[in-house]
Amino acid sequence: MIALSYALLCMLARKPCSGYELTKLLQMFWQAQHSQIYPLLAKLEKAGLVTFELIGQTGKPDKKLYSITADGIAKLQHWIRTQPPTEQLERDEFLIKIYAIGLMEPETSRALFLERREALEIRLHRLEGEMRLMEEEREMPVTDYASRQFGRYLLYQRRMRLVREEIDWIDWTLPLFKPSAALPPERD
Amino acid sequence: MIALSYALLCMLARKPCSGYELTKLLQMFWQAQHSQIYPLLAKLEKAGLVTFELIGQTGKPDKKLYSITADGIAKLQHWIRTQPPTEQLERDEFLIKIYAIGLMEPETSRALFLERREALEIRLHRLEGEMRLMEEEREMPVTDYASRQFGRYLLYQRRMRLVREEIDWIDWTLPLFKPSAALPPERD
DNA sequence: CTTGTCATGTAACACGTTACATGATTTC
DNA sequence: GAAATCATGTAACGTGTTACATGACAAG
Repeated sequence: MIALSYALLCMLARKPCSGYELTKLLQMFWQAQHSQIYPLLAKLEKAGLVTFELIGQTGKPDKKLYSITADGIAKLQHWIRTQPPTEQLERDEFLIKIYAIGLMEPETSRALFLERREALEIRLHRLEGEMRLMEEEREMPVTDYASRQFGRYLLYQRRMRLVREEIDWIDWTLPLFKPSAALPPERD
Repeated sequence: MIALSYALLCMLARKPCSGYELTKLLQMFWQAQHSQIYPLLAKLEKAGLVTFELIGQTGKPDKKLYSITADGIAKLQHWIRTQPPTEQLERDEFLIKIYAIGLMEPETSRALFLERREALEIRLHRLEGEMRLMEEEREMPVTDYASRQFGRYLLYQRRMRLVREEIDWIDWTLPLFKPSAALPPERD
């Protein structure tokens, strides 16, 4: 039972999903490829933590709709309660580039940041759209602890805040790239 | 040449380091174990991108002080200029727990968030301390593009902002865990 | 006297990515 | 007609982690 197993269980705790759907939904907070997810779902099924129903479709391939079992929920709750906090892992190649930003000409640096900013802006709009959808399909306010969307809502909030924070950081850095600040010939 | 290679090169572009030191410094933005770093440094050395000098020490084991070569700098600059933006990877088990937070009693959830908040508070203080050190060992303002610390400064700023942002997010969520909001017996 | 730091390295294993494989339907 | 979407799966490979190995010195 690796962390990804619990990620799958907690998605299924909200609603039944196919492996394909899980792969897409998971991108938001635990990136994994379908080649990792399909075998894991089969394993969880053998362990009795999820079940699936084969759904025949026309025009599209058939799919397996996975649901979490009572055992699965119990296992997930136990993990949430007992799993000690682990270090969060972040690997962002952009940060590598930033560390060495002094090696580049100010104009190159500026372009790098602006490119990043545009990508973030796009992601923010997409998130805002998904947030609106979430609020429309609600049966009660998503801010309500009892709502089935509550956890998902907190996560989307966090995602949006993270993106906004990075945009703010970029806007804070940009004035530091003055065209006047040329690369000095010797910096030691 | 994987991303970690460039991470090592950009650390060495700031100053010569031992593998041991690199392992510690890298924790800030690209987690890797020494068992991955030592063999990679040997590989970079064979490729002529870094060189090392053996430093004999008394009371401590000898160390290899690695420095970046002109070829290494060129390779790094080329990578920064041409490497297309890649998706950033984040894996945080806490986020999995949050997604399924509705399965837990409000008091358990509250405790989980408060525990996280404390850990963040500690990290923030540590970061502030390191930031102060950075500003003391400066030969010119760290906010200056020409400063050798400039990239590192931007990164530390980002780290601190990220931690503060998460603390703010937690403070925003906490009032939503009203003790009155009990787990409903049936939620679909 | 046990734990932590400094310091480097290798071996075994687990995890994760890329590529291979298939195929109907819709959109550009 | 090419590319994207839906949908599942396996094989090969590469990356990354844990564990093994060593050893002096300092601090609690």
